[in-house]
This record gives sequence, C-alpha cells and structure tokens, in this order.
Amino acid sequence: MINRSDSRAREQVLVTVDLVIFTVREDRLQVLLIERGQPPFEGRLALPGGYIRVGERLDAAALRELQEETGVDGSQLHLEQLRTYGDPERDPRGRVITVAYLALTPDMPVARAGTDARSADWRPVDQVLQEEAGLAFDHDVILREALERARSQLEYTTVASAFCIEPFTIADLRCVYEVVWGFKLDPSNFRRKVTRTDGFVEPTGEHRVQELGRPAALYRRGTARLLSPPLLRSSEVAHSQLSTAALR
Amino acid sequence: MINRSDSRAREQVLVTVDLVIFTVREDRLQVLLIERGQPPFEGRLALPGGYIRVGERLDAAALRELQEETGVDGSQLHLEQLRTYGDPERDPRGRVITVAYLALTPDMPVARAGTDARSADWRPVDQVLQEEAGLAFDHDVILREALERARSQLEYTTVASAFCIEPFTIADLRCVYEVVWGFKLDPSNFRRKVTRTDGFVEPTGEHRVQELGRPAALYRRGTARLLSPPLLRSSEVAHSQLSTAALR
DNA sequence: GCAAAAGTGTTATAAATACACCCATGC
DNA sequence: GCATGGGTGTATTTATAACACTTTTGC
Repeated sequence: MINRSDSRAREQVLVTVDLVIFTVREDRLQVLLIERGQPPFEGRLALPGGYIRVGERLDAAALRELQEETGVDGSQLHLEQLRTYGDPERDPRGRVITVAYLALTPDMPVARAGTDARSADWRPVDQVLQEEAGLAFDHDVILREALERARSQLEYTTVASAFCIEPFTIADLRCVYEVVWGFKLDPSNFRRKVTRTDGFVEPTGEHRVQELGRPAALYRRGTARLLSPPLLRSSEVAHSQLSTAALR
Repeated sequence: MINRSDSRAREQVLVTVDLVIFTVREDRLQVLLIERGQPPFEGRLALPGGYIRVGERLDAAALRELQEETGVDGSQLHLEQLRTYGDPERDPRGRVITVAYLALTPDMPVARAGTDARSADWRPVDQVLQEEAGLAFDHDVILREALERARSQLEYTTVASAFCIEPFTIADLRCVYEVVWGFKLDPSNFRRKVTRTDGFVEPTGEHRVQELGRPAALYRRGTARLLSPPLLRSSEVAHSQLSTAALR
C-alpha cells in the first residue's frame, strides 16, 4: 500500500515533541537546554524533547520527555502548544516532524542528565540566539517563535506570574515583564495596572524585608487568566523591536 | 527496532492536514466542508484535508488537499497553523495526527467534488456546531478552536479585510466583525477606528451606489498587519460569550 | 418630501503616561 | 541624617462609548 518511490504515497512519519521552557533567573530570560549525547548534532545544544511512543498523547509525551531529559516535574506546568514543524529536511535522519510546546516556570534548580542528554541546564535566551553555532535541528527557529509568543502572552494574559515563586512582590512581577520585553516599565503605573486588575494578584497581607529600602507587600497569583484591557508593549515596541533585531 | 508490542517504542504515525476555511456569505460566517465519500465517517461532513505525501511540506500538503477536495486555489490565501491534534483515539484507522490550518477568504464559489469527497460546500458555522450529528473525527473541536482564533484575530490584526472582495466599503468590513463576533458595532465609532489606523484600509477615491442611501466610499486593504491599539470585544464579550455558549 | 444608509461632531468616561512626592527600612 | 526602593497622588494625553446631527442617494 505504501510505496516509498511513489511521491504520491502517504508518508509514514516519526513524531517528536520539543519543549521550550522559559524561566527568569539572575534577571535574565533563560531557556532549558540539553547538550545532545548522540548524533545527529552530538554535543550541540538542543531543546529537550523526543519521540512519542505507541499510544501516547502528545502532551503526555512532552511531560515524560521533560522529566527524563531534565528531571523537571512538569505536572504543575501549563504546557501550551506552540506550533508543529514539519519541513522534510529538518532532521537528517529522515522524516521527523515535531510538535513544539511552550511553558513558563519559576526559577528552579535543574540537575540530572538523562538518557539522551549529557546535561540539562538553563541558558540565557539572548546569548543562545546570538551564538554562531546555533541549536540542533531547527530549534533556533522554534526558540525565536517561542520568545515572541511569550512576549505577546505577557500582554494579554496573567501568565507572567507563572515565572514568580509565591509569595512575590509587585517588583518581582515587574522584573519579569522587563526581562522578557527587554525594556524598563514605570514602577508606579505598573503597580496600579496589576493591583487594579481583578484576579491578577491577591495580597497575602505579609511583607518581605528587602536588602535595601522599604519592605514590599507580598502577593499570590490570582484566578484571572486574561488581562482586559491588555498591558500593551505599544509605544515601547519600537524600542523592543530594536533589541529583538539585535538578537537576529 | 520498532516493536508494536513494546509501549516504549517510537510510534510510526500517519500525518494529515485539515483546513478550516472561513468566509462571510449571506451575512453569516460559513465554513468550507466536504461530505466524506469513504469510510470512516462515510457520508458525514468533515473539514477538507488529507494525508501528507513523501517529502511534502505541511503547508504544501494543505494547499494541495484544498485544491483537490474543493477546487479552491489557495495560493493567494494566508494559511496559518492552528494547532496539531494527536489523540491516539482520534482516528479509528490507527494512529493519525493532524495539523490544522486556518484561513479567511472572501466569498467565492465552490464547485467541484474531488477524489475523496462527494461534495464541497459552504455551511453556516453556527448551524454546523448546533447539529447533533457533528463532524467526522474531532473536527467539531477543531472548528470551535478555529472560530475562537478567528474572533480573537479580528481584535489584534487587520485580517478582517481578508474576508472582503476589493474594493470594499467600511460597512462591508464592519459586517465582517458583526458576523464573526455575533453582535452589532457602532457604525460611526467603527469607521473612525478603521480609517484612523494607519495602513488598515486605503481609500480608492471611488464610490459605490448602494440599493438604498448615500453611496459609500470604497477602500482597498492596507499594508498594516497588526492593530495597535487593538479593536477589543471587551465590554461586549459578556454578550458575545452568550452566543458562543449557545453554539455549544 | 421621506426613508435609509453614509459620514461628521461632541461630550463623557476610562485608561495609559509621565512624573512629583511621601514612606519605611538599613546604615 | 542619607540612600534606596516601595508606594501614593495627580495632571496630561489618548482612546473608547454613546449618541446627536448632517449629507447624499432612490423613490
């Protein structure tokens, strides 16, 4: 029924899932990468991911690969599909398409080097995208699209709080926006926006003593998922696009 | 190497593409559907789509299937990936995942019934989603998600003009918003928003005589792709969600 | 003239922006 | 006291919402 020499034949395909896991760490946006332990691209950096198994759901495969390759428990993570990459030439081993997922997580330690990976670790996104060597496969493209998606999501949703360890301060949350968008926000206007949007953050009543300055009020994530009206990059976009361009 | 009885084995998968093609026709949002000519789901309505072929790109497969099954030339269409659906149980024939695409097009005639399809035709989206029988496979879910994506895209982008045949009037464009969102907009405020957003529409200088009333100025699509600030459903969302709920 | 739809103007409200200023802490 | 960041207040500008009003057509 299936004849490889017939270009009109259906193609049997192997399917992988790849994960773009972002965090804010040391005031920079970082992404979880592994160093590949096998060819192709042996020794190169890549997104964690791997083949789906018989009867396995796509999102289940993503969680499993994340656990296996990086030791990160993704059960609390909100995984969202980014896009599917299916260029016939994207994998030298043959026809492999990949379903890319995106998730945002608070800064957490990563240890374990798993089966297919020599090591898993956080790397600054801007640095990774500037490096000449680049990532394995088409992972540079995936990472770029994930970055743009994350930036856009901060505008219309409350997911920025997913980067924060509870309880957190308004300044912690603002830092997330500043790091992901690449420019500074006005602290007083930002606080107003966040505190006056129902369900974005909930005050705990506690305060945290800082190294310097007045202690800051602490908050937990609220229940709202959408920001309306949104928190737009608008006027600053000209500026932010400069820094995006610099990454290309 | 691959052992079907081993649940840890990589799964060889067949990949399809499915297309959600929307148009506004007779003042309703309609979707291009085919009637399936073969099992499974023979005789049932389904999204146009089919298997990708050896060495074929995903978007190329989408364009080809559209042409084959509906006779529609998609080369001028902006196809955008919606999401990939990969539930192990979604296709009774075995493991088949599908990459869904979304496109908006002006009202155009559809004729031809192609290879795998008995007939292709436009159907009102609200009617399709209300029908008990439902679409083949998980196409109801795909259609619902496509509808929400399209509604959302009208807020942040200028794609609504993709529904209009050039040249068009501001009222034509407003009708698109009203039909897709399911509620009326204020004509004067809408016109201001559209004409004052750089690159949304360009005046041709011509006018069109209507059946009734004053002739309307004609416009072409502009070059802008993003709307900033967006044209939000905001306050009306409560109302629009009612009509969405009614579709479920 | 009337009806109908295009198109303009005006006012009220809400939100984003810019920035001055006060507060609470460590030293 | 000072420096530092947290937090409040306010004037300006910009965008939306609601709606009155004028214009241009067919009949």
